[in-house]
Amino acid sequence: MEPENPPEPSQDSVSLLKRLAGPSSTKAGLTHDQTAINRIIAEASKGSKFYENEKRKDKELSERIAKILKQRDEALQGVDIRPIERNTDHLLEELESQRDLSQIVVHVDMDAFYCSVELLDDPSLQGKPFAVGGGVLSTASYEARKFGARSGMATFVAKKLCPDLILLKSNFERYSEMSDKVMDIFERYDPTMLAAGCDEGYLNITKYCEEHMVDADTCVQEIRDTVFRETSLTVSAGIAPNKMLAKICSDKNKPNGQYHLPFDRASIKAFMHDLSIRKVPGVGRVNERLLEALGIKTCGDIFKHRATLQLMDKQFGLVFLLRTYLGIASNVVQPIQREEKKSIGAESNKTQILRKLEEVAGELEDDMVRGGWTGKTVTLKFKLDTFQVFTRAKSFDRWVSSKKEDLFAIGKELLLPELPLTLRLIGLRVTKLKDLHAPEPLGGIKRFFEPANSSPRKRPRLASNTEDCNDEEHDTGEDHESMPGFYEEEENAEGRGFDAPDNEEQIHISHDSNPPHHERRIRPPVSAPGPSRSRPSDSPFSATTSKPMSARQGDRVRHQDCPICGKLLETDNKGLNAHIDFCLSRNVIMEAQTDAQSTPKNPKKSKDLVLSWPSSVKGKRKQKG
Amino acid sequence: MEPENPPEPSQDSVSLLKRLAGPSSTKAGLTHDQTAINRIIAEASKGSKFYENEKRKDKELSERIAKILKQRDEALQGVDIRPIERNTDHLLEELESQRDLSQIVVHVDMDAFYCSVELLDDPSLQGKPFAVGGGVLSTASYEARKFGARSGMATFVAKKLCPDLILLKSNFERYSEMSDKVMDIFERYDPTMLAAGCDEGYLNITKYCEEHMVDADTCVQEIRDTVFRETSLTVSAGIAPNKMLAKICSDKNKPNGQYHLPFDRASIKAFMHDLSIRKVPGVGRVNERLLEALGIKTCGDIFKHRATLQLMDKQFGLVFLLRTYLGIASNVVQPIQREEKKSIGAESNKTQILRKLEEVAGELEDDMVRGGWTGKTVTLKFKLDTFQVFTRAKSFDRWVSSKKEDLFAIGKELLLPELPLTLRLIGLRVTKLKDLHAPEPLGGIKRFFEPANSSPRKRPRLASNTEDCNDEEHDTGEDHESMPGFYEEEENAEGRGFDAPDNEEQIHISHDSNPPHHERRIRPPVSAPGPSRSRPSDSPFSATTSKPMSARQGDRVRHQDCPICGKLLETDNKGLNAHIDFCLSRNVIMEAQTDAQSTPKNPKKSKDLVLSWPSSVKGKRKQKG
DNA sequence: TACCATAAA
DNA sequence: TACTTTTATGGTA
DNA sequence: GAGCAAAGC
DNA sequence: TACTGCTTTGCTC
Ligand SMILES: Nc1ncnc2c1ncn2[C@H]1C[C@H](O)[C@@H](COP(=O)(O)OP(=O)(O)OP(=O)(O)O)O1
Ligand SMILES: Nc1ncnc2c1ncn2[C@H]1C[C@H](O)[C@@H](COP(=O)(O)OP(=O)(O)OP(=O)(O)O)O1
Ligand SMILES: [Mg+2]
Ligand SMILES: [Mg+2]
Ligand SMILES: [Mg+2]
Ligand SMILES: [Mg+2]
Repeated sequence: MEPENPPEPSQDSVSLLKRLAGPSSTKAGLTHDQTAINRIIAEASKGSKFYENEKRKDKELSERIAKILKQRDEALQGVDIRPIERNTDHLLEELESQRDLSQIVVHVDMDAFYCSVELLDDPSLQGKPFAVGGGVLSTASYEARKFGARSGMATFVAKKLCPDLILLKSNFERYSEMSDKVMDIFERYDPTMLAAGCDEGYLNITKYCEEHMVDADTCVQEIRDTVFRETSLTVSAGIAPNKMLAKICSDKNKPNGQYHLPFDRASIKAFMHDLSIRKVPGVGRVNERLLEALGIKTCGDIFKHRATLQLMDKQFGLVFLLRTYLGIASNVVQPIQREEKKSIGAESNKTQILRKLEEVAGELEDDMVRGGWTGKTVTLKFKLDTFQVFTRAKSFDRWVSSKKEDLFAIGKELLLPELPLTLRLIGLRVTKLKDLHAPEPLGGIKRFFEPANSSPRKRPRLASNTEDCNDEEHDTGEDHESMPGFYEEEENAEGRGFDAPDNEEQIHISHDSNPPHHERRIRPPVSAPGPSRSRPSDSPFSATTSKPMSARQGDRVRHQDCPICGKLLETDNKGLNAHIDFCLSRNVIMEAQTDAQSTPKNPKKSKDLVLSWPSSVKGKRKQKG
Repeated sequence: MEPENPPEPSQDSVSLLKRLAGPSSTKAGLTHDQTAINRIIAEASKGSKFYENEKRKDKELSERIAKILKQRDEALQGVDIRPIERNTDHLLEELESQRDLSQIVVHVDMDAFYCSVELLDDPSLQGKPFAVGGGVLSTASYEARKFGARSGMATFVAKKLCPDLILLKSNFERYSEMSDKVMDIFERYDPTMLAAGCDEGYLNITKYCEEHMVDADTCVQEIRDTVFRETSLTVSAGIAPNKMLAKICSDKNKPNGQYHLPFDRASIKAFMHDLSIRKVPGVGRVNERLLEALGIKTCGDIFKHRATLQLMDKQFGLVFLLRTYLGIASNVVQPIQREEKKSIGAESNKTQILRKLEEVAGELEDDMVRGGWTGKTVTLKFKLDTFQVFTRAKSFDRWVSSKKEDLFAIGKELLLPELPLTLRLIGLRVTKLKDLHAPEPLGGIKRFFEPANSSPRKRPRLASNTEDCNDEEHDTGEDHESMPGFYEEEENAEGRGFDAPDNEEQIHISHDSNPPHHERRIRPPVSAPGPSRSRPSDSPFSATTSKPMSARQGDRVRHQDCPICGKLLETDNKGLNAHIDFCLSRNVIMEAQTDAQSTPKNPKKSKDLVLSWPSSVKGKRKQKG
């Protein structure tokens, strides 16, 4: 802990050291001072291809930062910052005016989930440092975390940090089973809960508390007690007025604790003031570094640099950051709206390319058939021995069949022109999905034989790091009798009954060159991203495959208020973001502010008047004529 | 001419006076001092609903300007303008470096076209003030223009200005005929000419001049001589290195003259310096006023206010204006790329609503059948007695039939919920067109009986202002035997042969309220906009209908260079504009400049390397590894 | 649409 | 010796 | 996709 | 007494 290793300071830059620590270096249960651990991690990796790749990425990021700083200096050149800050302050006022403290949102998250489940099955692990995973840890017990072991860390590195670490193989069926149990309990307290991952979810307990005459703390304690009583698993929870805060709070007293953020403006601002920006969902390690370069480490720093952020809105997403500074975010808690899974895929490492490609095609077939999915585009993903990742995709105007041979053929088509390559991973993914299990629109008479598993619940998979542990239950490929290479078209069905003769594959494969960097601006994740699960229609675990879990993101709402002008937008997030740009560019802030004075709240109206009448005509005439 | 009308200055603001003068107040042949004329025009209109509407629009525009000025002042508040100007200057250098003086572009435009054709048929009109039109003038002879009469002016106003004005009804067949003749002549000098309107076009005569060993002036003189010899019509021309300049120049020596702008940077800059911004194609009366409010009246003023424009890029389209300042624009001359007409419609004034709606449905049927078009969306347009214009549209997933009854029914459906209304005009338009004459993709065996007129040439219509002159040749509606309400689907044909049962019209009619103002930024018109015609596949005149002409816009190219970073973009204008925003936002200007020093020209490359190989993989590995 | 980067469990 | 898997989103060409 | 503003002939 | 008809584009929701 003292500065006594000056001879070999291993030359690594601070940023690289941090980068090598991995993306989950902010997990609960870790030691406060990570510098010693980080040095060991770096030492262990040094010289490997992985290390070189991280170095490259670090360099690229540093260059990107340099560019941004140059741009900032350019923009600030001789500019009087005061009026800009005043402008931002107006915007802050407007945002503040939309704070909603009326809903009690809870984020619940199981403690060291996989490990805790393993502990149930082998109580002798109690108190020992252990972890679940293969070559890489899925998660680690809190004892192991004390040594620095954590999700995503290479096992051999973890062993260096913690020589006594016990490594367990994963049992996804068990995790899935327990996940279901826990989710069912959560659901009792909020039937519209949002399952945001295999081991976590958001609950709006406002109604429950009212109806049962209990306060939030009691209610949450009861939830956690119930979970423990019925499953012997511990869960932590955060209580706050919105999802972002609740999620941050659930981490605060981990493990097996809960934290209730006071529901008033002052407490929230105080809470945010010293909170690391990295804790905010949506800010990962890249954006953490970008913001740090501007001098922003805590959420409180956002305010200090608001002028810079205003000028650099394109890069940094001003509105998101200001709302974060205020501790304002979505408090909508509802299950996934659009019943659409977006993609399904399979990957495999240690590849001998074509052999492995065929394998993943097989796995993908299993998952597609089992889940009842088909899709329109197939994406090949491959990671070079240098750890660089690439994708190659092909879209069809038909639903691709889930037959292993067809998937393999498509994959090959995508892969062959790239050869020769030395790969360390290869994967296939199908997107533009269609749910074959969904109640078909009563189209043709259609298959009486469902592909398999006619359960109405879709059962996506868990993310596994089982690295070649061939425990798939020997697919005795039998019953499914799909079409040659494609399913039949079911949408836009109309017109001729025979095959159109213009079928020469108007299909395009493109080869974009790697664009430099894209300086995305930071945007709030629609909900907590990551392998999430949605309720009640879905379970995140594959029922049969020994593979980990799939993702589903929340807040897929149809309409939301613009945080700036307050207007009710009927659009998705993309549209909302475009609209926010528009508002900002028009400086609607100013107007909104004056508006806000005359009409303190609830800027929506007129919609009723608009309904069945030429709104414009009537409105204009009445107002002006 | 002296200031001697102080008693009744008619209280109109200057802007309103100018607005009442109409959009074509900058035409050639008009007196220099228009103030007296403008006063008469205003006098004549005063008190009418038209006048009130113009006043309203003027007020709205004034408010919009006030807002923008406020925004400008906000943005300039205490800002040091110098670094911004330096930045803009870099951008100007980059833009300048892309100037291309190698192509000789000519814009040819018939003089007082409709009038000149009338003159052929009635030589007694020679030297007299006359015009073509109905209640509104389509165009006026140069004699009439001396009095202030011009396109778009109400006839009764023109009569006030010029009591002896002779008014002629339009003869579109004649104009069409002469248009074809003239275009054929133009085509001899550039087979890839771009017909940009019924009486004008762009020619690239570089090749012709080389091959025939003539200079541009001689060549253009020859063109004009030929036109006059073969048609007795006079044509004016502009010779310049790009389309924008050529178009401006063709107006310079109108009528019956030509102007050759010297092909060097200095001359061009001098030419631009005092040129009214209003002469620039794409800048109409609204943007003229907006720019004027910033102090920009001439193209030279753009430079003076470049810092402001940089800050207000969103409103004003910095790049377009800077290029304009430099006199740089597209020099691509080629006929329309995508063989797609975009819409077809019919309107009629003095409406008794449903009666008239039925009439326009009939006219539309004629035009659709004659032209061989069908489409997917139908738009109803109506103008209130207050001159406010509204549209109501409905889209289908099938091709709408062109039968009068069907069009009428759709129109009624759109109109009825709006009633009661007092209208002064009603119209129907079909968009998302499909060309029934085009060689069908050999789909089903399909109709042997083409709807009518199996000519391979599409013959859209001219814009008429014939206001109820019932000279339609009594539609003896006979032969076409189309489907109930729709044509059969021909695209995406696949799947079941019987009608899908889920056919409950998933069609949406929406009622947006009138959004306030949209502050579009100024952008270059892809070519000269307006009722244009494309060659060689199309004639702009309806062969049979006594109606005026249809439009087609040019420069619909597949790929173009980004004027900032120089990259070759494979995208349409929309994409290009988005990319320009991106470039600007990233301040690529700076880099581009340094780039330009190392690679003076031709920034495109690498594309060849990218082709069949994982560009990214290879490239990165070679460069970095 | 294709491809990449970022984020998350 | 050795550094995951799965899903989602947003931005650009 | 729907609606509107702007531009041009 | 009385102020066009037609087409395209770009932008927002
Ligand atoms: N990077 C990863 N790769 C694979 N699986 C992961 C990864 N991160 C998390 N998981 C799996 C294993 C975890 O037990 C489970 C839940 O994740 P998470 O809630 O973030 O951590 P945790 O539940 O293990 O510990 P904590 O107590 O911090 O919540 O998801
Ligand atoms: N506003 C309008 N409404 C209807 N038709 C128009 C309108 N403007 C122009 N036209 C028709 C009539 C014109 O003769 C023809 C060509 O337009 P244009 O070239 O702009 O003017 P022009 O040829 O009549 O005179 P000029 O000598 O100025 O070119 O298009
Ligand atoms: Mg957890
Ligand atoms: Mg979790
Ligand atoms: Mg003309
Ligand atoms: Mg013309």
